[in-house]
Amino acid sequence: MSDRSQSPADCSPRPYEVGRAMYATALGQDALAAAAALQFPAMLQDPGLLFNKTAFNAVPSAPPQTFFPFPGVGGGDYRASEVQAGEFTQPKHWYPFTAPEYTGQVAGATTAAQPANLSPPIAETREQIKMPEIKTEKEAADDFTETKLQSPFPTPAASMAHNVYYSAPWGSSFWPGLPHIAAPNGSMAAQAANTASSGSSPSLSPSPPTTGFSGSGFYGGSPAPTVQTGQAPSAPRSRGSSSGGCSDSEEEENLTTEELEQFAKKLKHKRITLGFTQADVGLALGNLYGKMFSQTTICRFEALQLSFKNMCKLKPLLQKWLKEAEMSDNPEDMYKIERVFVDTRKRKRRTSLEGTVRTALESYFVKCPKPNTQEITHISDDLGLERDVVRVWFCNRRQKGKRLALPFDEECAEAQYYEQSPPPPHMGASALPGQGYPSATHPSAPGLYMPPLHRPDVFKQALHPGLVGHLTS
DNA sequence: ATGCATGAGGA
DNA sequence: CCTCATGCATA
Repeated sequence: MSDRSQSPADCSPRPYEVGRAMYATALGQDALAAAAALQFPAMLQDPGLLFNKTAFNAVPSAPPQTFFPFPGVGGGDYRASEVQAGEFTQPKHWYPFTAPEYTGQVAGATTAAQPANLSPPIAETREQIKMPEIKTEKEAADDFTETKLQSPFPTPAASMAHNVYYSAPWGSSFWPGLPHIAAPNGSMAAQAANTASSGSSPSLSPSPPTTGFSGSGFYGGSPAPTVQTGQAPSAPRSRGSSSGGCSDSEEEENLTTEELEQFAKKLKHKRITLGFTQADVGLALGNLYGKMFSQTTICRFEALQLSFKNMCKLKPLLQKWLKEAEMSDNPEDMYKIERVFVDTRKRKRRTSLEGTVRTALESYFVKCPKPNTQEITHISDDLGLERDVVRVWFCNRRQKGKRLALPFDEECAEAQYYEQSPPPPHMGASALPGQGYPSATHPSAPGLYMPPLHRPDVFKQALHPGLVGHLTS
């Protein structure tokens, strides 16, 4: 209990870097557009807005924005796409844009010093992978799939997990017996792996002989029956019985928050000690058990930023990994393969909201955490953002806001949160229940982040008339 | 470490 | 539509 130190994550008090907003990439000529964008209605500074719930229907300051013909209004949207005309009219789909540099965050290949057992092997595996350019793209814009080379040195750590398409082997043979890895037979694995990459066989490392089980081969591009992880079998917040579905292996025991906390801490510690990065761990899980995770997830796990249920679900896996890692003489074996990225799906460019806009959104959120369609439209309009961006923002905001407080397992009554009470007075609520931890009850709860309502800084900023005001022209 | 996004499910 | 679990892309 001493710390769920996840620090006030959410409301990171950090002053947003207001000026920043866009990335160099997008910038260029967009600059002006961007500038223009800044001038969204000043509503946000309207103190009244914050405190009275004048819902959206009555927005005081009329949104002048009728005019932004430029694409990037809300935060510099899709960089290349600006060209296309009328995009604001349509539902917006993002188009293939230019390619990001894609440097994937290769795990810190450096951070860790590794046990120094060996290691060179691994490194080469990835560097040879080069991307064939593949299909369709006459466009070229697509190098999205890129090449990700990697560290020049043979560092063990390094890893990347792109859109890997692992065919989730969960139920397969691995599960049953993964108590000890060692699947001596993995030879085929490697090959299977590259099938995916449109034929150009990037030779991934065929698993160095040096180590034993290198190929935990699943990923066979083949069929893997769906699978996708069944979500945790047990009941949501009352994880009481584990009677659920997982067959063998783990059952998500009734973990307590503290256990999770401790485990998370231990995991992190060991991980670092052993020289692994979060990304490595994620990869290792894939190699070892067939379910790969990104650095993000591992990070969140360590920081206890996942829902309780999710934590419970992942813990067994990580625990196994940890065990293996500790035992293995050459942990490097645990993350070796990296799977090729063959996923051509394009993602919408990540929009970066400016500090001001975020602040404005926060203000709205405070007033109404769950705006309906109309309200969303209104907001998006007001801020000059796409509706979807706003919608997503709220979704994420809610998600972030959740997971925290809330009942302990003892099935005690859970909370008296009233899900938002919109119409009424002023929402004060916003403490949405939800995926939270059964943390120790209430009071001391240090770790809980973000008091939904009390966010001085938000108010503060919001109140600042000056901030946004002069942006306009 | 986090912000924004995607997608599978559930009403 | 929303919630949730996750992940890419960033900071």
